[in-house]
Amino acid sequence: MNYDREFLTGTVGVLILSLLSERAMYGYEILQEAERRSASQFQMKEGTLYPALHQMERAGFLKASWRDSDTGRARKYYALTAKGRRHAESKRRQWDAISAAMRAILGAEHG
Amino acid sequence: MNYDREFLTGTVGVLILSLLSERAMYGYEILQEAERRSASQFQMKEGTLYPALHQMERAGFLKASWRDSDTGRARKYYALTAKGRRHAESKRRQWDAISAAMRAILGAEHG
DNA sequence: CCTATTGCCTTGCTCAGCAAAGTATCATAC
DNA sequence: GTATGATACTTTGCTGAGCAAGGCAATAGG
Repeated sequence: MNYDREFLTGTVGVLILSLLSERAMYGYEILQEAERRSASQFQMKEGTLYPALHQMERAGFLKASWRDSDTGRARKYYALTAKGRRHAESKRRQWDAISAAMRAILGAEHG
Repeated sequence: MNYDREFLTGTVGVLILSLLSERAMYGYEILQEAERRSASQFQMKEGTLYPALHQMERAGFLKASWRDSDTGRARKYYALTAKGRRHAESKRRQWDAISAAMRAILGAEHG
């Protein structure tokens, strides 16, 4: 199923922050992990992810560090800062509330 | 709780279509109904709703008709067309899938 | 009479996400 | 030896959703 892209607005942020709450990851890994866990429903675009990471780093939510992988290629890992962790929790709570409110409104017809 | 507006992108469409799936409503009524059902979590703005209604009407999803209320003030009622009904179901399915995918990705940490 | 509420509408802005492209390394196959 | 595809990061320019902030008009109530 293809989503209208509009649905994704906002979700990208929570998604990144939530994944990084578990462990530090590099960009490409985030793309794959999101796709894997959602059974390919989400296919975040690079032009969406990388600028978002940079912006969150500028905002002080993330700290980046280069590490070499075993294959020799360099990877840029992103880890949550303390500030970022608080922000992640806040965003997560917002998402939960939003989807609960949506259920309350839509639920009347279906289930 | 205040939401970052970004979260609302896309939800507005499903919301309107879903409410109108139940019965024809006028703009102001949609605003109030959404706020009421979500326990004031959603406060859709007029500058968001009305242009959205017009756009959906142009797209052939809605049919508008003026009716006088008992107070004498005219109200513009919007009803789904057949095309709009199909569109509403599609959007609704998309939203369900999106929130399921989000649960799959986010659920790992919380519940 | 004045203010709040109902009820509709519009213009101009911001900013998220995308498309599309570029750079570079490595593995595999031919 | 070289083409192809995956890995991995980045940028520029565009579109379009939602908002802020206003305006218009009728009614109700103090």
